[in-house]
Amino acid sequence: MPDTPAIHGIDNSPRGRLLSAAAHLFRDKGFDRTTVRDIAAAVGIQSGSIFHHFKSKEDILFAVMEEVIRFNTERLRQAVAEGTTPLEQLRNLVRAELTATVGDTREAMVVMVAEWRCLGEAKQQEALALREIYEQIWLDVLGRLHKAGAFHADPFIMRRLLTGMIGWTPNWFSTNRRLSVEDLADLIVDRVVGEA
Amino acid sequence: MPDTPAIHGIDNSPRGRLLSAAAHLFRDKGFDRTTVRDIAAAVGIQSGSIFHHFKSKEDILFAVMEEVIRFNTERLRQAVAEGTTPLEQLRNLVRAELTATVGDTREAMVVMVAEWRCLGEAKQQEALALREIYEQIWLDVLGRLHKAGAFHADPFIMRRLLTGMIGWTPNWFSTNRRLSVEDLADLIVDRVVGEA
DNA sequence: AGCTACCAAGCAAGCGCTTGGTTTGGCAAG
DNA sequence: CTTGCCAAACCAAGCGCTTGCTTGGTAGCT
Repeated sequence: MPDTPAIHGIDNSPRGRLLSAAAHLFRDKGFDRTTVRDIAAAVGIQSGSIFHHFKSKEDILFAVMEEVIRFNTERLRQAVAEGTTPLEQLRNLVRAELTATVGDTREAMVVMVAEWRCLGEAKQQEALALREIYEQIWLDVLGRLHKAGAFHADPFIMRRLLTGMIGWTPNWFSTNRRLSVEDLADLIVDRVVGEA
Repeated sequence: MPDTPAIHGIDNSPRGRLLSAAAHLFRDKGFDRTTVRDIAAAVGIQSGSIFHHFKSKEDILFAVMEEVIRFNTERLRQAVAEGTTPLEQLRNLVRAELTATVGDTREAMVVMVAEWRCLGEAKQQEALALREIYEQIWLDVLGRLHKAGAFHADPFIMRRLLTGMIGWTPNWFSTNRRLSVEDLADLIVDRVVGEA
């Protein structure tokens, strides 16, 4: 009966434990190379028993994504609320997304971008709707900064560059190094507002 | 007998046509969801005939990656050679990698980052050696710029941020829009040398 | 003759998922 | 305190299909 560390924002009901285990496996081996037998073994049950909690393997993937988007959307909202100036809000947003990406929801975040196409068309649309709410928070803050003259590139494109910079961090950033999340966040903010 | 458009740097021998077709399919559906029957059908042969050209499906993936790294490493070399100042060299590098990423080797480049873990340990090491040569070209130019005081962040970290920004572009950049590759390159260069 | 490129057929393994039945914990009636 | 009951959670077995790859043989060019 192995035990996978839980992912922030996911409870430890039988269902929640399955989700955490699945997220870890999906991150490590990819969705397609992870079998329902793998997931079952990770929580110590038989493979068939999984289908009392989810009606398909794809449903598990969707559930992982849904949980992590919802949880981190709320985190972004708080990040904005806790900032008084647009610049401070941007810094909070970068820190929040970095924490999500290399911190407590790391596995699920990686899975979300890497295994997006493993979702069927319908579920992809459903997840996209959630993502758009998430993205709008970014665009609002970047739009305000742009209007204030903090940078003059297109806010949409700036968000795409930020998505790339932050989204790539799981491939190189390590928590136990000299560079802290806060310092990295400052470094990324400087890419926007122009301190070389 | 369908015909997939060729990828720059890959010849049109039977082997080369297989590689181009495979790269397209890997990009569209992922390595695992692409069957050898799919690849065979794309060039109009039987699935078993593939194994006269490659000894395994994984070998096809590796060949795609090897070709694209070699081709684009040469492209980076030319980009550096054609620049007279470090800043000009950086701009040429960004343009070159952008062209590779959203241009003539787009499919193969996307496959390289997305399907990396589908390679076995041995081939992963082999591909990594090629990538390190590629990366060194970047680090040389960034190191020179850093020494000249054009930016004061760590060159290694700057390269990682650049990898993220450029590597994400296939997910949003479209060639037939108002934003050209050259303009986008300038925008990205500004993220390094600090014009907001 | 020999080489490259290919076909036709199929095997063994692994896959997602189904099925029918069993265990478990909680809870209210007697 | 016992008993009867139910739903949630799970097991054991395996079905039907797809997969990567093998095999033995052929066509055509040099």
